[in-house]
This record gives sequence, structure tokens and C-alpha cells, in this order.
Amino acid sequence: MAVSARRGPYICGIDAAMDVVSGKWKSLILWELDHHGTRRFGELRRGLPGVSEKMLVQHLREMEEDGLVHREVYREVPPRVEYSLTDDGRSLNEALRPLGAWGTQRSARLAAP
Amino acid sequence: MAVSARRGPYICGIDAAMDVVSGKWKSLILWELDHHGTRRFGELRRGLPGVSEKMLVQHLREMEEDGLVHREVYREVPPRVEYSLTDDGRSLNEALRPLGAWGTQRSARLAAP
DNA sequence: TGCACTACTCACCAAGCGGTAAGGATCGAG
DNA sequence: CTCGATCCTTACCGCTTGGTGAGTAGTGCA
Repeated sequence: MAVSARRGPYICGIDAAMDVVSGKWKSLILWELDHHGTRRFGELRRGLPGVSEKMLVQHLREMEEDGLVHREVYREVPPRVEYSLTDDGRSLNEALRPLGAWGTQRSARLAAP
Repeated sequence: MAVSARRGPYICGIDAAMDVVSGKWKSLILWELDHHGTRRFGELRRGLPGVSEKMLVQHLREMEEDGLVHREVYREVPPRVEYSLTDDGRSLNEALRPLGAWGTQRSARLAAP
């Protein structure tokens, strides 16, 4: 399975980071959680238009396993689950900021040549 | 096809950048070219242990299309092709540096808990 | 004569990533 | 007594990603 078979020997720090952030929605989840602080499952789903429940659960589980997000379950009815970033997740977001800026500049350059 | 069907509307700068850097060997190619300045096809292949020729060609073509690498062909026999980074490629590498540092720290943390 | 070297190109194939759809546990509302 | 809300889980399936191995062109070298 991908979840447990990952984390091979890394050649440099980049692919160690890419391993953790690769996935169609992971960077968006990171951004949502950093922006809003704490979000429930349904809030995340509504905040990421187009994501399927399966992928959202799967990515959240992997990111929890990777120590990026914290999952807090409240045993209520109906159930409530809140997700937030760990310190690792926040520092990853910090590390991603220059990349985001680069991407934004690039988008601007492509849009208006 | 993946090469031409990419570049959809981006939600934030991160996925614009991820679109360009996602691919098993792209970050390594970036690192190799940044580290060595100019490399021939065979040198890159030997520098990235495990890469298949097909993937190396494919990634180099995509990165050339994306304006990250420059391709210089010398019409000799045997043929010689040299790859180097463009300004965009170098700035992307700069933007990736914090991510690489994060990944390195994380690797260290995982290796020695 | 024939093989090697370079930088590919092409055809085929396996794995897995991601999407769709359905179900399920629990309780309040109507 | 069924419906809806919430947060998932499971099964299935197609497309993309990446790997393998073969072929190509022109010349040098044994």
C-alpha cells in the first residue's frame, strides 16, 4: 500500500518533503488548515471544491500519519471531528511559502506575457 | 496527454509550482543541473541512479516546455546534447531550498528520534 | 565485417492514484 | 418510522505514471 510503502531512502531533502506533500489536495488542505486554524471534516470538504470524500479522508490520514495534522474526535451525536496543523505542519507551510510565491509569479507571467 | 493537458486553473501558487515540479525525478534533475551547471544526457542519467531513459527524456522535455531548462544540441557524431537551467529554473531551485531544508530536518528527525 | 557509442523514440505493461457510488453507525426531528 | 446530519469505509474502475526492452542514425574502431 502506498501509505506504508513510502518513505524510501531519500536522495535529498526535496524528495523527503515531496513525498509528504505529493497528492492532489495535500497542499490545499495544508493551506486551508493554516488559514482557518481548525476545521471540521465537512468544512474542509466544502472548502476544497471538487475533492471526493475518499481522497479527503485518505489524505488526512496520511498527513496525520506523517505528523502534519492533528485529529481530534468528539464523541457526540452526530460525530464531530476537528483537524488542525501540528508544529510540523505549520513549519512545512512556512517552507512552502517561497514555492507558492514562485508559482504565483509564474502564473502571472503566463497569464500576461 | 499529460504534457499538454496540464496547466489548468490554479487555486493557489503552490499547485502552480507543484504542477511544474511533480514527477519522480524533476526535483533531482533540477538539483543536478543547479549543482553542476551544465550536463549532458548521459551524465544526468548516470547522476540519477535508477532513472529510465524514457522518464529522463520525458521529464527534460516537459521542463524545457515549462521554461525551466535550456537544451543545446551539438550536431556532432556521436551526438551531444547539453542541458542547463534557465533563470526560471534557478529561481525555482531557490524557492525549493526551504522545502529541501525542511525535508532534511524531517529526515534527521525520523532517523534519530 | 561488425560492434559500440550517443541520444533518443516507440510499443507494451504493471501499479497505483484518484473518482464514483453505495453503505453504515447513531440519534434527533418530523 | 423514516429521514437527515456527520464522518467515514468499501468496492469497483479508468486513466496516468513510470518501467522494460527494443529499435534508429551515423561514424569510429577492432
